[in-house]
Amino acid sequence: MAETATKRAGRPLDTAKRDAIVAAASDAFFELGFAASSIEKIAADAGVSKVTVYNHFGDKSALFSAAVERECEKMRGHFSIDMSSSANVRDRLLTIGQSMHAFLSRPEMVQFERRIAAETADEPQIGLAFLNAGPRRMRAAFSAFLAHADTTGELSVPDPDLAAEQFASMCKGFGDLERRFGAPPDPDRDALRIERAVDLFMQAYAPAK
Amino acid sequence: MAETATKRAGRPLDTAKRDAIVAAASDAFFELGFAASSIEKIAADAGVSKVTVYNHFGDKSALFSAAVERECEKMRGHFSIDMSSSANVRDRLLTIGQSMHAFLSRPEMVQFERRIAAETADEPQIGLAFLNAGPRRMRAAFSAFLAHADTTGELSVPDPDLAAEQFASMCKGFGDLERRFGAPPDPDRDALRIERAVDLFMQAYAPAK
DNA sequence: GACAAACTGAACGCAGCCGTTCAATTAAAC
DNA sequence: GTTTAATTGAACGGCTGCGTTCAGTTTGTC
Repeated sequence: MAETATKRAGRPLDTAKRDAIVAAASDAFFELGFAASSIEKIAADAGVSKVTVYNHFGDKSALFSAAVERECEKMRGHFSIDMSSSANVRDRLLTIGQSMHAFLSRPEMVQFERRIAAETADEPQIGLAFLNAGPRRMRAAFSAFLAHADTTGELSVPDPDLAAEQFASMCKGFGDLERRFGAPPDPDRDALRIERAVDLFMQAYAPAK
Repeated sequence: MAETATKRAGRPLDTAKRDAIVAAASDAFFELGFAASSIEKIAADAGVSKVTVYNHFGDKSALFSAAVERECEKMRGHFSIDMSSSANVRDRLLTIGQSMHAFLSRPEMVQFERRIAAETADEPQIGLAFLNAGPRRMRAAFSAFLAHADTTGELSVPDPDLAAEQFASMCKGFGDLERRFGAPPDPDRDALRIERAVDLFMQAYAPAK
């Protein structure tokens, strides 16, 4: 087999055009949904002919998958937690909670989750790709942080994975639900929820003196 | 004005047909989504002609609203909590958590939430109708339970609304997310999550002796 | 420079579906 | 029995959109 078969005679596929197509597809798919998006409009927005879209992706589903992959890729970088901070655990939890909330409550993210969840009903692997790129990564990073804090004695967390879920879930609370279903934002309430989550968490997992 | 104007001459609208239409519409809309559902198939499934559907509902959006209203109506009964049980608070919390989980993790409910969230992007009032019929009612009922337990001294809950959110959110945890995005079910994990939620909650809100 | 393949613009076939119209039938109210 | 209106089945117009085809042009590789 020729190595990855990238060398062929003739004009190669234009990767800049490909990127433009996927970008336009993401805009359309996650704003309007899969069914309501049209290849013709995506091609026009990308400044490309419809035939080129089919030449690159074959059909609408493959283009959708590429758009999902692109968004998931954008997500993957966002879940690192600094293990060696000088601040105390309480303050760091507060910061982490606020960062998570800021990341998740962006309208684009809310909208993206809505669309992915809907398409998951027809194509489960779409949902799993999202889970692995986003929530599970986040839980793993935060769980590692908690395990680290356990070894240093700053916290006492017997089950870091489950504790991570508890904290993240409390930070999201009903605000997550309300955003997903179109309720107007309430930043004060969101902030309060995070503070109380830290309170409860510290009360439960502070090391026994 | 004639009282509700129900009495007119001629043949009245067939309410049984109406019900069959809405039932078929619910099946289609929440299984396939609004765009992917066709009036023709809904009419066929309801054993009714397409003209009758238009005669009852006018257009597709109105039929969708009727289907949402029907599902919300079915939800409204499910959120009562018995205030006068003899069991201790811990056991009752466990039962409540398990009931909530059983109600929310049904595949039809997961699917319904997916579709409503997606349609909320286009029609916010759809999402708000759902919020009011479901989650907010549930929070209100559980919050009232906590407030009651506070007055009897079984718990010490300064902010019942927020505490209700914390408990419900921990019970849902990541299981909610995983279900929505198509991960296979994990009943053991779900059960553990609820038990640990009760643990944390009792630790935080047990009355000071 | 020759060749191969990507790109374009336009047109096409095909399918699905919304919402309407119409004549004929059925069923309830008076 | 008469009247009023719901129901039906079929057909239609109009639109949108997927995916294909084709001739012609551009842009790379050999």
